[in-house]
Amino acid sequence: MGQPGLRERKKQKTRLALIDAALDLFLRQGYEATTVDQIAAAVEISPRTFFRYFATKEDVALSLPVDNQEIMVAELAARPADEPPFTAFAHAVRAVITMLKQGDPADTARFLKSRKVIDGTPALFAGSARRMMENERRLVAELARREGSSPDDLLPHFVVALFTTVARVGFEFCGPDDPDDITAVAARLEAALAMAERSLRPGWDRPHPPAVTHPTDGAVGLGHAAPPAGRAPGRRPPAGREGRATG
Amino acid sequence: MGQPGLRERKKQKTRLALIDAALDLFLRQGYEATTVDQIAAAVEISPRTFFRYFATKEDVALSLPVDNQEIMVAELAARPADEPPFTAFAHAVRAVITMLKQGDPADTARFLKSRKVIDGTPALFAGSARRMMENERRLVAELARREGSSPDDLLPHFVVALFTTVARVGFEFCGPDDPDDITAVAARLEAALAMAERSLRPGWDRPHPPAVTHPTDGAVGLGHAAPPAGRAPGRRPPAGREGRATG
DNA sequence: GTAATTTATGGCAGACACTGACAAGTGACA
DNA sequence: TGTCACTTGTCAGTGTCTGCCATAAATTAC
Repeated sequence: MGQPGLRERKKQKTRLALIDAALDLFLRQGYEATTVDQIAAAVEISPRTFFRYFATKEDVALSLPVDNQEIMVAELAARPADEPPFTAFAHAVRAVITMLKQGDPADTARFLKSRKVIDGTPALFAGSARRMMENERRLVAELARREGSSPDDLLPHFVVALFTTVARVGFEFCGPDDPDDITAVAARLEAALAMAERSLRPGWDRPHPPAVTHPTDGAVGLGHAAPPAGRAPGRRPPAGREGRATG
Repeated sequence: MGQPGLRERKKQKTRLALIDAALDLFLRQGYEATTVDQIAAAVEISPRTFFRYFATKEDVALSLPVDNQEIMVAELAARPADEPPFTAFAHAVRAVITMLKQGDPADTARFLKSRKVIDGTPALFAGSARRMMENERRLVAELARREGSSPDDLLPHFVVALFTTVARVGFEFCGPDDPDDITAVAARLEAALAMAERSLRPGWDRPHPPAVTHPTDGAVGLGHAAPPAGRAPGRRPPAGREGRATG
């Protein structure tokens, strides 16, 4: 029981081999110029099998950052509930960096390689942004849960969008020099967080005391003690469709 | 001279017909489920010709918002140079809304329709985000020009990213109710702008006086203030390739 | 150890987005 | 009216991605 079984191990090995081969090819000859057939050939599997590992060609390039997003969401959920939202977010991203620093160096190298490919490929950059924005729904929900507010309010959307932006500027914005180690990435992320901290008013990420609101409404004043006031169920966006690239 | 010539008028007519047909089909049967052949058939042109009007299927859905972005950039360039960056940005978006309000109602309807399609289609939402982010380069350059700073600094990137975020939340975030008129869109945009105004410290969008070295700023270099000299010429992202959807 | 069952893989055909090349039609203009 | 430039259609082809079915390998049952 200690082992995940031969079949599972084989699968993970193939998966990593595909990622490595794909990133190398993307880096060498470009993303668009690389065909799935080439990636499959490099790992000696059939093209058909490639699509059993990754739904799209894009996915193989984005799988690592997506994994990190998952980690971040998990870290966020584990933050203490009384922490201000943005602070919690900041700790959550930092946790991802820490994990990268402490984990297998091979994983870190892979991650940096994928960042390099993504930053140099508009299509992948867009895909990465889409993932982040799809994630925003979850983050908004999580934030609303923490704060006891409604996901329909503008504030949680704003807080999450702003955080996503900071993370993007920190993670994805590559300046004049390509970072070859996580330390540089971590530094840039810290710089972005510091800039946000410097730019924003204290308490901006918590609902304001009711300036001139309805007198009958039970004054949704301080912090997290606010009544849930769950209004309409909120239209579930019909887009059940997952992120398939083409029709 | 008053008329652009028959040929040109015909082209514009076809273009609008394609947009209308495409948006209707997208709205009725979904974006992914609609083929280019169907759109072309609805306007009675060959599929090949469709691609002479729009480079990708995505483009036909995004062309209107993209046009608005162009307008916004132009408006921004026309703002007085001494205006604080974020204020100038805010005026520029407002100008777009004003133009929509005052222009041809048919255009407005088309715009709202495309917004509805985009908001309900992850792939289009991503495409829209990509356009905005590609625009960020231009905005950063423009901002750096206005402020006389370097585009390599973190601050202009942060300001632009934050503004993009506000515009996105204002324009694209559809709450529980679908807006059927621009007034609602305008109101949401104003709410987002107000929220940003409320959240940010005065003067946040201008470089700080080099008075204090930040106590926590241990982070590697990155100095937004001190080293005025942009270092390396800055790698121009090789991505000469335009936004083609697939390889 | 062998048999039965589940699961991964490969090959094939096909839908769809998109492109280059060439031929034919249509507006512009002398 | 005739020439020129531009637009359009047709055709063939590439690449991504999917469904279907047969085969091989691993897991489990006997």
